Amino acid sequence: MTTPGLRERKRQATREALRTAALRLALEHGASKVRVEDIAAAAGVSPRTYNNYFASREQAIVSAVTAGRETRVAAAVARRPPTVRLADAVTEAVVEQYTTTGQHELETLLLITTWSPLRKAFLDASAGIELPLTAAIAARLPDAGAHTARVLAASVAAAVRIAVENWLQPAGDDTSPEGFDTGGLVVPFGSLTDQLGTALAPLAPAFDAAEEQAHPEA
Amino acid sequence: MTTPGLRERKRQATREALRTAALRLALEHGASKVRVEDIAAAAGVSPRTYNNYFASREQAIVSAVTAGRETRVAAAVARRPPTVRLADAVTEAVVEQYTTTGQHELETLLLITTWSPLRKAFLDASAGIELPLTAAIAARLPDAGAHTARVLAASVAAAVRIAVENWLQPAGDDTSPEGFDTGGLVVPFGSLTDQLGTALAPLAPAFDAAEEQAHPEA
DNA sequence: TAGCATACCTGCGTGTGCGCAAGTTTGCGT
DNA sequence: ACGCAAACTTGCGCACACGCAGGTATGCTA
Repeated sequence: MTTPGLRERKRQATREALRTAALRLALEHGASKVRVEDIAAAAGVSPRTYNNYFASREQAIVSAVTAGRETRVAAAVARRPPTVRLADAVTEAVVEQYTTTGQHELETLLLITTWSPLRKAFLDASAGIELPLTAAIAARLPDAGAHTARVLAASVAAAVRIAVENWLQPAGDDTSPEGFDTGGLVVPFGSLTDQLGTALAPLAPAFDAAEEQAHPEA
Repeated sequence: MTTPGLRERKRQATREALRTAALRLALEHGASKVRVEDIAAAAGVSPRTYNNYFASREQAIVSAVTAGRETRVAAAVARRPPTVRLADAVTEAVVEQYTTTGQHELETLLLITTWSPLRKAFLDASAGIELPLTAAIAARLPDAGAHTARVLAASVAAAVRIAVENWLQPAGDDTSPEGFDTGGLVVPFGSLTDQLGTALAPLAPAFDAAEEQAHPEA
C-alpha cells in the first residue's frame, strides 16, 4: 500500500475536516441552525468547496457517522472465504459493519433521528454501498451476467435502506404507525440486526441462483 | 480596508508558513543542511509549490527576516510630509525601516552572515524595494520624466545593497580587506545607520534636481 | 396572501497546487 | 580527475479551490 500522495491526502483531510466540523456544529447549535457557510468556515474552505464534497447541507453531518462504511462493507464481503454462501457472506458483512460502527454516541443518533431532513439523508447514504459492493460481488461471480452484480448490490442497498428505515421508525409517521411514540421523539424500533436480517432474507435465493450459475456443482 | 478574500489569505498563510519553517529548520540544523523538500513538508505543501513562492532555497530564509520590508519602506516614504526634501524623506525612511526591523535575533543574523549563499540572497533581497519605492517616489514627482522615479528607486536599492554589503563586510573577503576578522566569522562593520547614510548621500543631488524640475520654486 | 430576505445549490471562468520529467549544479567517493 | 548520486530549479499538464452570478426553496413580515 503506497502513500497516496499529497494531493489525495489533503483531499481526505478536507473531507474529514468538513465532516467533523459539520457534526460538531450540529451538536452544538442544533442541526437546523447550522449553515453551510459556518461548516465551510470551520473547516477552512469556501462554501463553494463544501458543495464540491457534499451535495447537501445534511450529507456532511451523516457522513461523519457513515464515513467509510461503504468500502468497509465491501471489504468485509471480500474477506469471507469463498466456501460460505455469497448470500450469507453479504448478510454477515452488512450486519457486522452496521452494528459495530453504527452506534457512535447516542447523542449523535438522536440528532439524526430528530430532524427529518437528516433522517432522509441518513437513509440515502445507504445507497453509497452500491458501487463498492458491486465490485466485491462481481469478484465472487466472475462468470455471471454483465449486470448481475450491479443488480444484486443495488438490491442489497435498497434492503439495507428499508431495514434502517424500519429501525428508525419515526413516531407519528402515519405510513408506518407501528413506531414507538415517545412524545414526538423518534426511537429505534427493534434491533438493527434483526431488521437487516429480515430485509436481506428475501434476496438470498437470488444470490444462490447467481452463484449456482457461476459454479455449477456436481 | 476590505478583507482580502479566502484565496489571498491562504496564499499569505502559505508564504508565512514557508518563511517560518525555513528559518526554524535553518536554525535547528544549519542553513546548508536544510533541503527544499524539508521546508515544503514542514509547511504542508509540495516542493514544487515552494518554488512557486521562492526561486531559491535561500530566499525563504532571508524572507523570514526581510518580510514586508519592501512595502514598509515605501509606506514610510509616503508618510513623510511633502515639505521635507525627497532625498531626506527617502533616507530617513530607509534608515528607519532597516534599523527598527532589521535586527531580529542575533542568532538569525549570524546564520545569514555565516553562509555565503545566504549572504548573497540577503543582499539580493534589497532589490525588492525597487517596485514599491518607485510608486512612492512617483507620487512625489508627478510631473517628472517617465522613468525618473524608476531610476531613482533602483539607485536607492543599489545603494542600500552596498551599504548592507559593507556592513556585513565578510572577514577574509579580499575584495574588501578592511573587514573585522574574528577567526573566519563575519561581523558587522560599523553602524548600519552610518553605512546607509553614506551610501545614500551621493544620490541626494539627483533627488533635488528631480524635485526642482517638478516644483520650480520662485 | 404577497412580497421580501435568507440560505441553498449549481455552472463557469480563473488562479493555484500538485506531480512528473528534464536539465543543471554540487559534493563525494573512486 | 572522473563518474555518480543527490539536490535544485523550471516547464508543462491536470485537478481542485475560489469567487461570482443565477436560479430555487424556505420562512418571515406587512
